[in-house]
Parts: sequence; C-alpha cells; structure tokens
Amino acid sequence: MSRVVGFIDLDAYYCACEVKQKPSLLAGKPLAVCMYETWKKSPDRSADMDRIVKSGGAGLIAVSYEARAMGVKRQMSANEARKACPELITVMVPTKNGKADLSLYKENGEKVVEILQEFAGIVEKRSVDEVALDVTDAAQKLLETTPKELVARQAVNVSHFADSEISLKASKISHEAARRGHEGQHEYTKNDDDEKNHLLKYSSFDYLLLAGAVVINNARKAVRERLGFSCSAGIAANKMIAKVGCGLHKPNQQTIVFPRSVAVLLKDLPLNRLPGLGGDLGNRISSQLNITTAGGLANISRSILLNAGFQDADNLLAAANGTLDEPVKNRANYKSFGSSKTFYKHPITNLTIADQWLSNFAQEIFDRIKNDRNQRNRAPTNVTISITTDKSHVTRTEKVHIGWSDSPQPIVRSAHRLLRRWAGTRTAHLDIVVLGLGVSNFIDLPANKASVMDLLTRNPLHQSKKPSSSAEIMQPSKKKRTIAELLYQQATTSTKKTTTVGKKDSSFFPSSNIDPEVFAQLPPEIKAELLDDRTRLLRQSAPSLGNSHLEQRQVKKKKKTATTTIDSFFAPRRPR
DNA sequence: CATGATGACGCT
DNA sequence: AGCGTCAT
Repeated sequence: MSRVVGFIDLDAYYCACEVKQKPSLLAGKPLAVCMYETWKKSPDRSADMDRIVKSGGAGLIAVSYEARAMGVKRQMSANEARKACPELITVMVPTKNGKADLSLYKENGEKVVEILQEFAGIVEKRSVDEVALDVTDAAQKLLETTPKELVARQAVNVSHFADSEISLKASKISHEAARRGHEGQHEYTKNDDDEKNHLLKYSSFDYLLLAGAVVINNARKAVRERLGFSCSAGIAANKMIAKVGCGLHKPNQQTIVFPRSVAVLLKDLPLNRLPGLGGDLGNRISSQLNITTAGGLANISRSILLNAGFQDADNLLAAANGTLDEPVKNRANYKSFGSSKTFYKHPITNLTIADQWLSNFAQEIFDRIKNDRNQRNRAPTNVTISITTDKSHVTRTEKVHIGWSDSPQPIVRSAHRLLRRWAGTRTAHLDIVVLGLGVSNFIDLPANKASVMDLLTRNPLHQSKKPSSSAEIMQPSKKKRTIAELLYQQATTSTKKTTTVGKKDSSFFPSSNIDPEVFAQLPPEIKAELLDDRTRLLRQSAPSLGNSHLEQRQVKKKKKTATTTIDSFFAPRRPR
C-alpha cells in the first residue's frame, strides 16, 4: 500500500542552536560552528560568550545561510572562512572534560522529535537533525475533514513541486554543492510552474500527498514557532524520494514529489546524490558502468549490473527508479550512544591516560543513560570500546549490568577492562589516535522500580506510596522480564559469587531482600525460567580474555568487492 | 598552520 | 562479536 512520507531536515542546525542560545548577537549574522579553537589542550568552555572565538578553529561543521551567501563553505578551515567573509562569527562547540560536548544539539534535536510526534504516527529519528515521518494516517484524516480542493490549495501555497523548472535545475547540482547549500538557494517564492502544476488533474494519491504536505507544513511551523528552528522537507511516496525532494529547496521550504515527477527528477540527478550511493559503491558504479546520473543507472539492465559484480542489482535499480520503498521505522530514539575523541598528532601513549579518558567518556555516557532511563525505562546491556591507531581499528564489547544503578562505575570498570583486553601486556606506546566508548543493546527495565520491588519484597523501605507513574502506563513492561532483570541485579550485586545453584529456593540469593516465600510460591516452570535467565545473564556478563597481539591487523586501505549493498537505511532487506 | 563526533546497519 | 560502509 502506498504511504505518504515526509522527510525533515533542520536548516544549518548547529548554527540554529547557537542562534537560539544568543539571538541578540547571532540572529541573521554570517555564522559558522567549529569543533575546537585549537587542537592544544585548553580549558573547557560551556558559556555561550566564551565560545565565540576570533581565531583558530579548524574545519567548519556548520555554516549559516548568511555565511554561505558570502562564500563560506563547510569543510573550510575557520581562517580560510574568515578570509572569505571577514564579518563571519565563529562559534566553537561547547567542551566538557576536555572534549566536544554535543548535548546542546542533541537535546534540542530531541525536542524537535517530540513535536514532530504530534503530527505523525510513525517517526524515525535519523540523525541529530533529520527525521522521517510517515504521515499517511494524518493525511487521510485531513482529507476526511477538509474538502480536497482546499487541501490542495493550501499545499500548493506552501510547497515546491519536483518537476518545476527551479526544482529540476536544483536536481542537477553536484552532490558536494548540494550538501553545502548551492547558490540560488533562498526562501520560498511563488512561481508560475507551481501554479501550472496546480491546474493539472490530481489522482486520489496526489491528493493524499498534498494532504501530507499540509501536515508536514504544520509540523514545520510548530517546530519553528515553539523552538525557533527552521527546517526543510520533502513529501513523497517513499522515504528515499522524500529525502531527495527535501534536498531540492532549502532553507525553510518543502517540496512535493508526485509519482509522475519521479522519473524526471531522477533523470539528471547525480548518482551520488542517491542515498547510499554517495560513497565507494556509487563511485564504483559510476566508473565501471560509465554513468553519472540516477537516470543513467536506471537504464542499465539487471543482467549487466550482475555481470559487473553488483549483486544488489535489484535494489540499485529500485533506487535509480525511485521505487525503493523502505518503510519509515517506528523509532524516535537512539539504539546506542557513545562518546569519543580524536587525538590528532598527540596519540594516547599509555594506559593511565587512556583510563582517564575512558572514565570521562563513561561519566558522560552515564549522564545520558540516566536521562534516557527516566524517560523510557530502559538501560543498555553492552559496553563497547573503540580504538583506532595508525595501523588498526578495533572494537571490543562486553556485557554490563546497569539497571537502576546510580553509579557510572560499572561502565568505567568495563571500559578499563576492555582497554586491557585490547592492549594485552603492553602498557606504553599505545598510540591511540581515536578512543571511543559506547553503550547499546537496551533492555526494558521495571517501569517503576519501587512498584516492582513491592511484588517481591517485604521490605517497607521499598513499598511505593505513589500510584504508578505515567511512564509505567505508557510503557508497561513484561512482568517476566522485569523479574528476571531484578533477579539478575540481585545476583550480580551480591557479595558472594554463587557457583552452584542452591538446593533450596530460599538459599538462592544470599544477600537478597527478595522474599523467599514469594519466590517459593511461584509456579515451578516460572521458577525454572527465572533461574535459567539468571544463569544465562551471569554467563553473558563474564568478561572473556583477549589476546591483543593477535588482534593487531593491518588497516586495509582499500576495500573491496562490489558485493556491498546499498545503504541499509534505504534498502529493504533482501529476501532470504 | 590545522583537527570531528557520533550513529545505524550489513556482512561474516 | 567484530569489521566495514555510509551518513550528517
């Protein structure tokens, strides 16, 4: 069944966050955001005023539209940019514990998602500044309550169309130019093409798209009014085309791609502007098949693609034809998060320093875990360290129990252990160029800690006085899982390690405050399952020993094979 | 002068 | 579990 997908991209997002912080100084100004002022160690800066830097600052990571108009481009060094635009204001990202602190942007991004959730049943957070929405239902509802001609009129008034002259011109811009905001981008002005478009006869699905465009426009308006962020959007029958459409007109504009416009839009679209083909795979396709556009790829036969070694031919062709239809995922929050830092030209040489950084990372991650946990009653169960040297890049993962713990220590200890698992016996000359730590594999926690404790304990300290929280109502967790989780927590925090299963149920949790009688009354199969869960979780949590010297691989400079699939984000999983 | 920090996911 | 790719 056809869907209506909106793809929203916040305009010059890091810049917009900074403008929100200091509107009187920054609004309407040519502005750029850079990562650090210098690569040398310097004190943390979080105050907005301290972050406006007059010198230094390496590659720009965000450029306001005012600065783009002056020729400032992303990836310029700050000094280069100042030459192009002497009035340029450069703001460095906040730093904390000696590293960039992106929480300002992340937190604002979460607020954006919250607002967008009011407008769509299915919301997929794609990155800090991108969100895909399935607005099919909302569009249908709108058409049920509003005459379709009125809906169409509203949509036309606030949207571009992909087959207009200016849209098709924008579709021919190179990938690089499009990314940095090509010339001629400006706020919306009405044009004759769009009016002509409005005179055409709409199919019933066209009306649905038009309704979706009204919904998306309302969503964008809400984001702008409540948070001050402007954004651009594309509206189409699938996520990939919606994203392509989104890129046609920025900032603060939206573009509708009717099904009948897809072919002409893709005809001259540079191949590497198709999501997933912006890297190696796209380059190989271009050079091996001597094509440069999506339209060119669409004209290649499946068998030629297969013969050239592109096993993912079907998806490639679907992408080139604009029919690749990956559903909008129902995921408004992160599946993992982490903290990392590059030590450019000053690699970490010894374990002590690495440990300190890992502790910092762990603290930062734990702060995020606490936030996330309060909102979503979940906690991660994996900790992964990531280490890059000149010669290698490796990751090491182990299980960790966080639960409702209020200390970052479990993560800190895991991180230090994982570091040693990699380093082996070596303690110096580690030469770590990039060090990172992350957590993943979230599991649901008891929605309300106290209320679950009530179930299993007679400890009056744990009896909750409040009714269940709203979080519990919104996200009821399965009782079985909940109990297993609790048992696991009890087991791993107990002072003794039990190596054998006790003969009596009541002897099972030496220092537990779980009521043995309650446990004893559980049906035998539940007991067995709980015990099984407990031992399994314990086993998983046991760190294994590694041999780092065996793991030092050469980093492969050149990869590899035409078997790589188009970016998973837009590609449906291949059937079996 | 010049440097990124995350995050998702397929393949094996 | 670990690696590689693609993305912003």
